[in-house]
Amino acid sequence: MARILITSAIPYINGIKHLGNLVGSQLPADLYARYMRQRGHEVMFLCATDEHGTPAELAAAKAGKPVAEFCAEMHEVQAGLARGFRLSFDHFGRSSSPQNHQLTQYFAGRLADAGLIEEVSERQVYSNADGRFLPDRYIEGTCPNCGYDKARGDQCENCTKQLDPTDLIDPRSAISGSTDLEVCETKHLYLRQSALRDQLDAWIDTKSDWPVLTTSIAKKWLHDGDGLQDRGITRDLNWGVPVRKGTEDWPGMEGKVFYVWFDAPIEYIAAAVEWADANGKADADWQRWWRTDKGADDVRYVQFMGKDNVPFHTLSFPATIMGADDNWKLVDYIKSFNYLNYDGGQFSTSQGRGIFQDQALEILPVDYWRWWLLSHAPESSDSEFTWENFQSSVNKDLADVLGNFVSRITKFCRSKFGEVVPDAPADLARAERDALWSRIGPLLKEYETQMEAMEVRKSANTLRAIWVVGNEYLQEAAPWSVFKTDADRAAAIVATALNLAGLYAILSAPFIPETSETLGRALNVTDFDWPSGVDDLARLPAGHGFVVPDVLFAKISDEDREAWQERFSGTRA
RNA sequence: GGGCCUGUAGCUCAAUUGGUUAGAGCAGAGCGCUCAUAACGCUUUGGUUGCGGGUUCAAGUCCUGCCGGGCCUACCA
Repeated sequence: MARILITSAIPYINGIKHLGNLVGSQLPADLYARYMRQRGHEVMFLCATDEHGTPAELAAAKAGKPVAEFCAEMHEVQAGLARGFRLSFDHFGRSSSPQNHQLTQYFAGRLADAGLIEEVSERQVYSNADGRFLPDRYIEGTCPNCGYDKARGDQCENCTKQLDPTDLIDPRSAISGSTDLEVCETKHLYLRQSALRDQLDAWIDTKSDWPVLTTSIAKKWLHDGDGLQDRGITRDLNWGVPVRKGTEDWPGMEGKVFYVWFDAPIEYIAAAVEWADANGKADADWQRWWRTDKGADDVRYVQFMGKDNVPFHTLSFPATIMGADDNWKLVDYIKSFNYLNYDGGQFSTSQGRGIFQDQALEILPVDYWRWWLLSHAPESSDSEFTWENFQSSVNKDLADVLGNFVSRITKFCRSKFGEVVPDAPADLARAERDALWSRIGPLLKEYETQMEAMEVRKSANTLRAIWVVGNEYLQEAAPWSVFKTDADRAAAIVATALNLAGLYAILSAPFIPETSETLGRALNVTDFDWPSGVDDLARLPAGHGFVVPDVLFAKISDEDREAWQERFSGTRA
């Protein structure tokens, strides 16, 4: 039995996430976690909300709420949606937790002791009307290059020229529109990532099995121009982890907080501490996942994320871990994803474009979404959601192939033998099992290999091929005609096919957990242990009772599809 | 501007990393079946691999030039 630590990129707190966010990290992480648990491995699957930063403060202000209250509410909303999507986190934490405050301050202290923190004085734009320093992006003005009047302080969207906020003509706050801006001197802490460049570079070089998407981004940052740059890890904000050096004050840094990208990955660790605290566990129980000197040396740590998160997970966070030099566990494998597009454009939280998690669950059962999203995961390139594709995939794969197979075998059995697994002579039953396993066995091996390699789309294809075998088998064995002349052999066929349906409940659970439960309940499958051989086609013995389940997947009609297409064509109110 | 990724059948994607005749699913066509959610099974039609050069015994795969799509570019997170 292996021990596997799994984290998903932590979703930002400022609103309800869309399906693109889900498919790029949490959903494939959940697929992997569920599979590994079912294979009998010990899994710790952690996620959290990412709660700090300027956008959280602005979203709270817009909602007319104190930021702590806003975040607490949004955390509950996101936790509810995570349950709705059946994300099987061992703990869903909060980056604003006391545990993360303490750990973040601890890491900063360790880094300072190692000489990896530098104090830098810099000039930043302060908005008197907003009462806050403005990040470059939150300053708008006229581009000195092209004259575009909505250029941002970091870059002009119109002519793509990189800008400095002081370049802008007639600068104003993007938050309030106020032009009452001034440039102030302020002091910040920088993490000297440049000092760790060679160590990071050597470490990345050992990761030849990582996706190109992941390593190429890391290499670019390491080698482009002057190489890896130092990074500011503090901000002038009210909401965040107060800057402290371990448990001590940090002179000169009063009133400042750590930058959200410094504390957010540390929350991966803090989530484990929160898990221990919430479940009455000892420190040793979380440390055995995170401290290589306390039992984590045999842990395999896998991270899931969208491609935009890669630099922070390949460089900044490892720099924090390495720099702290205190036996913390480094990531072993990073699985990164491209983006899911929506009907020819991007999903966009800020523009309300696409389908959001709450809306998705409102219109259809969770497994429709899980199946489509996972079987179309944007692994090799960006992928595209269209309603036509969604409708035909779901109707064909789930309703026609899997749902209909379950329906035909359970109903046929009920009409001829009643709602029990029929009794058949042992030799006939054995022959049916052998014949069927010769087709299932190789596909199962392929499925296992792909799941272990986190080949999400391929795994879905193979699972579908395993479902198809059910229909092929019934067609060839034709128990409805055999029954007329040889009831014993028909019984053997039906018993075998019912067992196959039982296996489907088990094998499909990582992808469609809700339906797997429904199917398992209908067939009275109590043992979800992973199958390994032909004898697993006899787990439901003669006389084992079941009920014919309701239709597992109702089809999506053209009318529904058109209505949703229309409803989700614009932007969210 | 720079870096990286990408372009394969009407659609969504494969192709063991340079190796036989480029494969699946959906959609289309034909046949079969009647247990089943008008479902299922079998057979089958679709490709000058974006375009032009080049390297090689051999190129979807490597090099090069165009054309198109995307991401990142360090103070959004």
